[in-house]
Amino acid sequence: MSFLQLFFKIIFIPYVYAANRSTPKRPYMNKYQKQTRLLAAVDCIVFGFDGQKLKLLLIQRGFEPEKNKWSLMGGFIRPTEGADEAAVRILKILTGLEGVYLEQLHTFAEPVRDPIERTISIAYFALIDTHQYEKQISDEYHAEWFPLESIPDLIFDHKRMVAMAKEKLRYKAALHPILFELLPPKFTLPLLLNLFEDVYEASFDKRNFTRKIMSTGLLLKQKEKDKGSSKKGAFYYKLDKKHYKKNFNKFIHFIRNPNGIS
Amino acid sequence: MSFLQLFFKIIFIPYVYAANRSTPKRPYMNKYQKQTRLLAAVDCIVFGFDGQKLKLLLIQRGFEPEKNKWSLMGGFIRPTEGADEAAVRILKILTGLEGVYLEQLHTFAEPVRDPIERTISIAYFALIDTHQYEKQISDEYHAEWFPLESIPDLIFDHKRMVAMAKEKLRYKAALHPILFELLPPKFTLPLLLNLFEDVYEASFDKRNFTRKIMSTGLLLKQKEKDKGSSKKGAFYYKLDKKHYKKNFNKFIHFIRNPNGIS
DNA sequence: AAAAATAATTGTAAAAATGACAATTAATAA
DNA sequence: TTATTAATTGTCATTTTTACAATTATTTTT
Repeated sequence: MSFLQLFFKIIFIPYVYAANRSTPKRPYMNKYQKQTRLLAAVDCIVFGFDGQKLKLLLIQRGFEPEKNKWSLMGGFIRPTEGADEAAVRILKILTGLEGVYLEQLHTFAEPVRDPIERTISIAYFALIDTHQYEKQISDEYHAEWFPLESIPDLIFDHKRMVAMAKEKLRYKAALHPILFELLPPKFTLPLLLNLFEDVYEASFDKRNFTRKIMSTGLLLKQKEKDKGSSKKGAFYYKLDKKHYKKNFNKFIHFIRNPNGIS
Repeated sequence: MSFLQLFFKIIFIPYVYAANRSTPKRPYMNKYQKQTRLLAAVDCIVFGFDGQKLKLLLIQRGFEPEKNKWSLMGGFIRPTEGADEAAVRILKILTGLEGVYLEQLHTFAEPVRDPIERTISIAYFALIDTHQYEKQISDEYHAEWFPLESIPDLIFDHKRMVAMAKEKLRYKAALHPILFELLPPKFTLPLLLNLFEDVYEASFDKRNFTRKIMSTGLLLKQKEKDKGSSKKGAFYYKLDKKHYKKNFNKFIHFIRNPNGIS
């Protein structure tokens, strides 16, 4: 790109734009002129559960900087979209999924996160059912699932983002039925217990756990059993979606003290 | 400012900067060239408690746009500071206080929040002891405390920010000893009860409340009494700071169901 | 000096939730 | 028929929560 092109692209167009705003109707047009603009991106911490382990979806960057290093899926926010929309778009690109659980986590805005240019990142965490995912996965982004205990080195401050997301997941799952977002539509109680035990890296008493889960009224027992992992087979359950949505914000004390601080 | 000046300020300098980066060592210099930059600001939702009511600190804007309307205290993030630093700086300007409780709330990034130009706002909420504040208040910003039930119209999406902050305050105060941040160093149990009752717009049983509070081990009974509001007088208590800090993230179920959803 | 007034402080019993414990059941495989 | 495997289910002691009102310390009034 020539200097002249750059001139038009970066300088002239904004100037004209600003000039338009400086008509008598808007006497305050120069208000923000002095301020520094910066790039805004979205990064997604994507959790999944394959029935055994809680995992994280990462991509291998195909471009500089930090080419070939592992990274969270992210992208710049476009001029016409908000951060939530950007996160939804990026998640759709990566997983092919729509309507997944997505929540804003935190915004990382240290001046020197990205070596190229100042970029703030609005981080989101997502919970998806890996079975849904596997059907639609595109290898375009070199995406891979990693168990949480063996996450590779990540670019920029993505490691910190993951740590924060994990903490928030534990926090929230202790109080709200959020982990069901990781499960397929039909699941068994032993599977659910596995999930909780993996998330909290702890083991829970089956009887007490079942009692707690059942007392929430969230589960609908199905007639079919899953005979995959035992001779007796375990009954399938479904989420009572209405109950789930209506009571999502209510406290359910699944885990008393998620951080194990005495 | 002349066109030439603008030219140098906005165009030339960044161009040179980018050119520096485009040495053979960094073949990816143009990577982000196409992306749109935007303004990033910080807004602070400042809560205070005057002994009677939970209140919000607002300022009357002295400049366009939305001059004379009420607003949260905010400002643009500077090139050399992160968002947390910006929030601290802005809070210092408004209240004169340092070291106050400050927590990132949420980032608002809809494309058209500010009519002048796209600006994303990283919102923080702060809890301060109004007594500390009153000593240092500067009227420069036309700051005023408003009870939560009579907040005036606010600019942009600030109303939504306040609503979210209030919700988060309730949520967090139900589980963590965060409301102590609103109290002076010495306070009485009836005052603490007042605070909780005002925050949750509910009334709590004195005996059960006291028992709960005392069981946390957070309070140190003082020998003096506050005789301001009764003949008998109420003992002062202080926070056990060490205990407070060490156990802050631990769940203490002050309020069982903060949203009152049955 | 006694009584009244005011707000702070304190106790108890029933109900609910939790935590700690192992035997029984359903189905398949031997 | 028996052995095997994993799922399912129950009880009791402890802790926590809830519901409810009498007592106490001090000042003001009589």
